Parts: sequence; C-alpha cells; structure tokens
Amino acid sequence: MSSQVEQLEAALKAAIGRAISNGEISGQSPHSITLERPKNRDHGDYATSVALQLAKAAGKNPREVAQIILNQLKGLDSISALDIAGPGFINITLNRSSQAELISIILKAGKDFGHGSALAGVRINLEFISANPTGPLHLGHTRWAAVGDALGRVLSAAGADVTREFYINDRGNQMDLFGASVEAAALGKAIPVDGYQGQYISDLAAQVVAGNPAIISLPEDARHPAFREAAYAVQLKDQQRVLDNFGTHFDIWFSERSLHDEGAVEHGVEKLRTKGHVFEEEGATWLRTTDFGDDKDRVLTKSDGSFTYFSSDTAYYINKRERGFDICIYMLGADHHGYVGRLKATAACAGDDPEYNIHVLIGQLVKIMEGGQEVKLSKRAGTIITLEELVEKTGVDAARYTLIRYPVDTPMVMDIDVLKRNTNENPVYYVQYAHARITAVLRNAAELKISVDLKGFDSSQLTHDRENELLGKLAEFPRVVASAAEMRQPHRIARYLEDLAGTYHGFYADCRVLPMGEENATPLHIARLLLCTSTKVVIANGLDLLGVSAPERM
RNA sequence: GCGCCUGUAGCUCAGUCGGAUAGAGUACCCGCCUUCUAAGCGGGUUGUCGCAGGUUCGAUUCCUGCCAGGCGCGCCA
Repeated sequence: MSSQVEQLEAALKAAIGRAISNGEISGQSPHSITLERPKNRDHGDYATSVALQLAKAAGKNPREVAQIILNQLKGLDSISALDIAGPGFINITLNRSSQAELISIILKAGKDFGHGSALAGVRINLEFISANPTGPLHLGHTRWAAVGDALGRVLSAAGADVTREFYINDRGNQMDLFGASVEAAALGKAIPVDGYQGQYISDLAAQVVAGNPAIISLPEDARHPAFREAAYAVQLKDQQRVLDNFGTHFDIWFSERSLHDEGAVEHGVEKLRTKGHVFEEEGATWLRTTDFGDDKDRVLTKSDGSFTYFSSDTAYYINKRERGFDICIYMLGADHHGYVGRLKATAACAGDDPEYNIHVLIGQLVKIMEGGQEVKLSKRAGTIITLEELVEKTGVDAARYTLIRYPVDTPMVMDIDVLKRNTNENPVYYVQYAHARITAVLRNAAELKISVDLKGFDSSQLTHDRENELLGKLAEFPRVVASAAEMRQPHRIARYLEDLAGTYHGFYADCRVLPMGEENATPLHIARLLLCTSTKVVIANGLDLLGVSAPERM
C-alpha cells in the first residue's frame, strides 16, 4: 500500500542500526522511525528528525549524526535526493516516476485503498446514541449518530471487527411515566406531573389508539402497561426509521430489559463478588469502585432489593466482554462525563484493563444557530430540534459532514443557514465538487474514446509540480485512515479530504487533462487521466468512511 | 469545593508521537472561463497560539499554577 513509506522507514532504521554497530553513533536505535510530510515543499517529499533525537545520546551534533545516517543510507533507487537541513533534519525527495507507481497501487486496490490491518483481529463493541425510547432523537443525539457511524467505518477500515450497538434504556420510572403521559393524552386527561409534554405525545397517542382502538376500554391495570408497550414500540420504530434515513445503521439494538429478563444483572453482581470488590452496607450491595480511582463507591442493589441503573450498566459491560469483545467503546455526551470514572473502575473491578478494554469518548454539546441567533434548546418551550428536522433543513450529507468535521471534544456551533447554502462555506460541497469534477473529466474522456488503462501508463510522464503534489497527498491517505482509527477521530478523514480536494483543484487549474480539439491522446494525457481516476478513488473511499455520498454530477 | 472539556487571524475552526517561517475556510482587495464542471484557481492583508513559570537542542503541543467560558458530581433514570 504505502509501501514506499514503509520501505523508507525500514531503510532508515537499518542505516541507523549499521551506524550504531559500527560505533559511529552511540546509543540505542529508536523503536520506530517516523517520516513526516513537511509543510514546506522545499523540504522534500518526506522528512525525519531522528538525527536530532539521537544527537544527545550520540554525543555529537545533530548535523553530524544526520550525515552518518546518510552515509549508511545507500542503494535506494526510489530516492532522488537526500539533504540535511536546518538543525539536522533529513529531507528525502523521491524519484518522481517511482512516486507515480502509487497510481497502480491505488487502482489495483480500488475500494480497499486506505484500508489497513492495524486493528486486525480486534473485536470492538461500539456503543453510541443509546437514547431512551421515550421521544424523538434530538440534536444531542445527532452528533453521535454521525460521528459514531463514521468511527465504526473507520475502525472497520483499520481491520477491526466492529459491532455497532444501540442500548435501549427501556426500563424504569421513565418508561412508566412515558406510558402514563401517552395514555393521558389518549384519554384527554391532564399529563402527569413530571410527565412528558409536547405535540409528539399526542401524536403517539393517536397512533397507538389507531393501531388498537380497543386499548381505551381496557381495565385500568391492563391499560397502563398496554399504552406503555404500544407507545414504546411506535417510538422505537420511529427512531430506527430516522437513523436509517440518516445512514446510520446498528448491528444490535440491545434492550436493557433483556439484561434483567435473562438474569444478566444478578450474574454481573456475582461475577464482581468473586473478584472481591462487592460489599454490603446499610442493607444495600455496593461495588467498591474507589479501589480504582472512582470518587465514591456505587450501589448495585438498593436496600429495598431493587437494582440501580448502575447495576444495569455494570452487567451490560460484563455481558459485552462475555460476548467476546476485546474493546468496548462508549460514546457519551458531556453531560455524562461523570460516568467515565465509574465505568473505568467497573472494568477494573471485573479484572479488566481499563486502559485497553474500555474506551470512553466524551462529546461536547452542539449549539445551533439559525437566523443569526442561537436556538435555545428547551423541552418546555418546545424548541427541541430533532435529528429529523435537522436533516429536512440541511440534507443528510451536509448535516453528517459538518458534525463529523470537528473533533468531538470541542464544543461546536452549527449554523443552519450556512448548511442550507450550496457554497464553499459549506465544506462538504468543496469535497463533493472535486469528485463530480473528476467524474466529468472521465466522462468526457470516455466520449473521446480514450482508453484509460494501466497498460498504457508511463509513470515518467508525471513531472509537473502539481502532479507531484497530488501524488504525495494521495500517498498520505492510508496513514490518515490508520491514525483516525487509532485516535478514534474520524474528523481527520474530513480534514484530509478538504486538503486533497484543494490539491486536486490546483492540479486541474494548471494541468490540462484531456487532449484539445483534434489532438490525439498522448501518454501524458493517459497518465493524467489515471491520476484523476486515482484521486476519484481516494475521495470516494474517504467520503464513504464518513457516510457521505460522492456525487457523479453536481 | 472536586472532576472533565475548551481558549490559535475580525468570525468559524485545523494543527500528526514535541519539529523547520503556526495553517485552512470565511470576510476584504486584485487578477483568471472565445476548449476538460468558476460550487473552481492564483496573488495580497490579518496572530502576545488565554496569562505566568518549568522540562529540552527545540513547546501551540508535555508538566505546574492562575484567569475566562461550558459541563458534571443521587440507594434518579
């Protein structure tokens, strides 16, 4: 894949190893060498600062160390120039035609280009959204609906075996209150104190009654659960429909009730008890999470014998691990960050490594602007914005892309008015436009009956600076995907795509791709068309990782 | 009080395991479509990287303290 980079890294490492065994440098060989792409193109295609890092232990100045490494670094025909710059950076310039070989690598890999094996064999449970089935999904869920889905795709691309899971909080007081609210609405009675308000409750009531008119005349003690269950079913189905429309799909919808029905909660408590972190006090059963850094111990079973919400969470974690997942990723809103400590402590209590087996991502809240004003979200005032409404206003691609584009630990502001615009203020269009533009060029090539085939590819044709720049950018894609997966940051893909799109537009402006007029297609035209095709593949693959479409025309 | 997140250009934000002259978009000014999608390209202007110390060849990045903003700290769910 990016084998050139890997080869270079290996060659550097070998060169350092030889210098050390010669005694030219003292110290240890670093466990890994990182090549970076310099911001400034005068610094070559790749650069490394190993010489600076080794200088101290070697007792020599960094430029000397760099020279020693270079002396050992011979016989790589893919390199056209090696320079020592500044305090001791080694700058590497690749042989251009060798760099152009990337095109055949991309075209042969196709949809798989960018995929890697860093997480091969790792089973990951990715849990996100996990809303109560007591109302529509709103803005607070929307960020995760987009980012969680993209992260799932990115982790899969890194080779992980990913299961996306939605935990349905379908148990407890809130469900009863929800049922009672819908029931009251159906019967024309007042909504209970602390009950659920809003138009959607009346709508649900109407749907429930329409689906089963006899429900109203049930005796009271049968009517109450009947309303709760019917409303639950309708609301859950609605959430599933909205997410499906948003392009976010789950492998498992996991019911909290099912944990209790199958005795998993008791099982979880017993398992923790065998690990020695459970104790009884004041009639309640506790988990000593303070053994592992939590700020207070947590109750598993209340003094009245019933289970706490925390006990469900604990049991659910244990259940996931027993189902064979190596890593459990939780994506929570900032208003739940207080749970991180106890979740990690729970994992530790279960005998797991909280640094590896569990990973909690905290997403800061999203603010929304419309008409130049912040929309204050308030259930009481009826100004909640649902995921569905957001999509209606902006479209799936713009909403998803914008939500994914920022790291989740920064609070973000979504400006609805900007998202509605089809301009460059809306970066999704910038990227999509590049894809559509390439597609148009390739369409025209097909009409001219130019055969765009690797057989006719002469890599030495690509000598223009713009071509070189574009090739370099394409070569970065696999590393971007790998780091997005490793750091759980899908926004890196989006930023990369914007960068790549910009590089392509620059190439397009300066390099004519198709023959003009009656001109025949030359090897240069073919090579450029193949470069375009490669770029199209990478943009499409990147957008796919975000769940955003790659349009053929715009 | 304790804990988590944030503070980078007028605005919205990137910034790879600590690297070279801190970057995009937007806004503002100036150029570029008698041949491939101008939703584009090129050029110009914009910085106390919140403040103060520390670690080192080197800090926007790591550590400590402080300032400002957001959020959270139930035998609730």
